[in-house]
Amino acid sequence: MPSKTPPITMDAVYAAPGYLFRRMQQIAVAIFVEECRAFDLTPVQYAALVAIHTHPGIDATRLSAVIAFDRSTLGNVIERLETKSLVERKPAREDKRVKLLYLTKSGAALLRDIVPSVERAQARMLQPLKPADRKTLLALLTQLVDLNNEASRVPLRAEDALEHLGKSN
Amino acid sequence: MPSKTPPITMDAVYAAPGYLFRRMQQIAVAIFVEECRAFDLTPVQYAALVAIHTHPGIDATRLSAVIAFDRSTLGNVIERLETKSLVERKPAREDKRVKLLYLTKSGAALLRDIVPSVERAQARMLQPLKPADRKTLLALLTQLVDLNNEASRVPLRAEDALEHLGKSN
DNA sequence: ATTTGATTGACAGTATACTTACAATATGGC
DNA sequence: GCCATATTGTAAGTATACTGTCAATCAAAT
Repeated sequence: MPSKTPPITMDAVYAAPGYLFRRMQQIAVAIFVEECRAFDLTPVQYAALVAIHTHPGIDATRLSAVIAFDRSTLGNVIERLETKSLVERKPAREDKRVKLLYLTKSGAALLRDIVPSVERAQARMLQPLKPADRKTLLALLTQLVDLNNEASRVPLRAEDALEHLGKSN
Repeated sequence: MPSKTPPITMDAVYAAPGYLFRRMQQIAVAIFVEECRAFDLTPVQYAALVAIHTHPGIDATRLSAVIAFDRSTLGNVIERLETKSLVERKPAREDKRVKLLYLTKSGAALLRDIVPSVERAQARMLQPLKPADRKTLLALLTQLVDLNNEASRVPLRAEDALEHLGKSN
């Protein structure tokens, strides 16, 4: 007789890691946007601002490696940050292809002011769990993301941020 | 003296739950698409197919509640599934606004055939963890998604799927 | 019965998140 | 110096994932 096919149910979908990751991402974005509504900033825009703050004069390609963010999408993100006058793009002298990224004064100010809201958002995401469970989940998730880094289409390359310093040194 | 501002670093971003959820979602989608390349189906399209299979004759609004998926986006998803002849939309007799959803023969066949690939993908996402850690992570994540359900802009309403049966009964 | 309010699917708009492709430019091998 | 190759930013295309709004329709209250 033919081997029995497992039943196809929604419960199987609800229990699948992929479904849970998608759901959790939806929830995380909703909470972030709600807490940071006053600043009109998305999670990705925030990550970009932090990276540019930490590495002034970084270029778009390295920025994409530092926040594990697709280069093409990042172009649009930067464009929006530029429209909001939070970020400046200056052509590099040594390499005419490259445009270097800097925070504007208002970008730096916004970043300073938004931090408490961001922290509130991050806390809210894990709020429903017991403190010990929050630590466990974060630890496992950190591990898993790190071990799966290469499986992503845009692996994180945090160390790339430093390369633009080595160029002239 | 003024209170000390916490330093703004990328390490803080890398350790934030929101960042980890986004990263894990990226990775999960990449793995799913890779494993299911032969079937040319995305995670959301798969969830929609399963829901329509489980609830034949469901309408788009209820489907969105059952897979916790925004109604507007779902319209496009269904359109793509229709273009690929995996799903049929039939106008309801009792309510002229409603279009009922059904799997086509090839939709049902594809769903049957893709299951092993989907299961491989789901397994791969957690592969790097030790078996005990996989269980722990899944349990905590299931809890957290459930407890945060209302925080999402499109809360899951699994029970909504049954309403269309009660209408005429 | 008519009006009020809710529901349904559709549309336009914004923002990720990826793909491939391309022109401009740089770099390394020769 | 020249040429093959690589890099950089950009653009077009697809697919989520949301916000609104809208017309058609339905249901319920008067």
